[in-house]
Amino acid sequence: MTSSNMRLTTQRQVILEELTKVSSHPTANEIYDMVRKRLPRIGLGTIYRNLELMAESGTIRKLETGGNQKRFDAITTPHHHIRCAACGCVRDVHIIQSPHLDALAAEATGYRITGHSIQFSGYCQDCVGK
Amino acid sequence: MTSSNMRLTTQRQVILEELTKVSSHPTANEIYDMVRKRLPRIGLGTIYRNLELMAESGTIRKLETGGNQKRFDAITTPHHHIRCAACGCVRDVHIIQSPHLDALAAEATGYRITGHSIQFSGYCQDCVGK
DNA sequence: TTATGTGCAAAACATTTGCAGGAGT
DNA sequence: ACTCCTGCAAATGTTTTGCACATAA
Repeated sequence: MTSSNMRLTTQRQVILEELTKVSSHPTANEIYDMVRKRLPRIGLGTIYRNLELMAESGTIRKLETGGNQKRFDAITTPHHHIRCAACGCVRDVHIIQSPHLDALAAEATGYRITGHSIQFSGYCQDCVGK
Repeated sequence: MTSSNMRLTTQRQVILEELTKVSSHPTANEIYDMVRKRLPRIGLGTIYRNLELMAESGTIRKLETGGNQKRFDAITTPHHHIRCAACGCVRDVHIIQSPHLDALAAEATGYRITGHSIQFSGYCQDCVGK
């Protein structure tokens, strides 16, 4: 969370602590609810501002997993995600990284590739039977 | 575009025609602007309703490429996408598909996997020099 | 002390929806 | 005719922003 002139505020500490506690990849609003139990007067704007700043500084990851809301992840080591097509839950997929994919994409497009992320879709164990 | 009881309306034809013309993966609002040149009285709601229906029936693809808006693609054969981190443009990445990724993910998660999509990030030729 | 951060509320934006009238089959 | 579809406008849901006050450094 440490960027050059970012102050260590209570709000920032609590947001990061609460995000680190869970592996559910919560949305901004879910984080708001979690944090509000400890800091009842915090504003939703503060949540958004700080999640954005922490994502920019690399402390957390902002996920584009589809659906209508952005999700956040305190684990920044490379891994992928899967979203259940039925219930919308998002979980980690730890499989071997494929660094050669970036080289292939660079060759195919001429872009300077900085990375990739894979979103799987499917049905979780709770939903697959229904 | 043909689902069981979907009527062939002028609006649907024009939306699909305009989307097929371009490879820029336009947003709903961009499609609205394109279609409005031919059908000035069309409503934005009609655009959204029909893009959603066509995506469900498999005629087009709805892309989750990051950023704040959904994008749409008339090309439904499997391919991936890259988004320029600087200008936000989205283009196709045609590289060899990796079907074994789905099996790996199924093994890692226990989910029933239906597919995956890879989003690359990087800088396009116009932006890489800046 | 002073620049940065916060709470609050309003604004901005993307998307969805209700409804009365219109059009495809 | 009988549904399904459209235009319009209002509603919804998410994220951003302006501003006066608070607070970390």
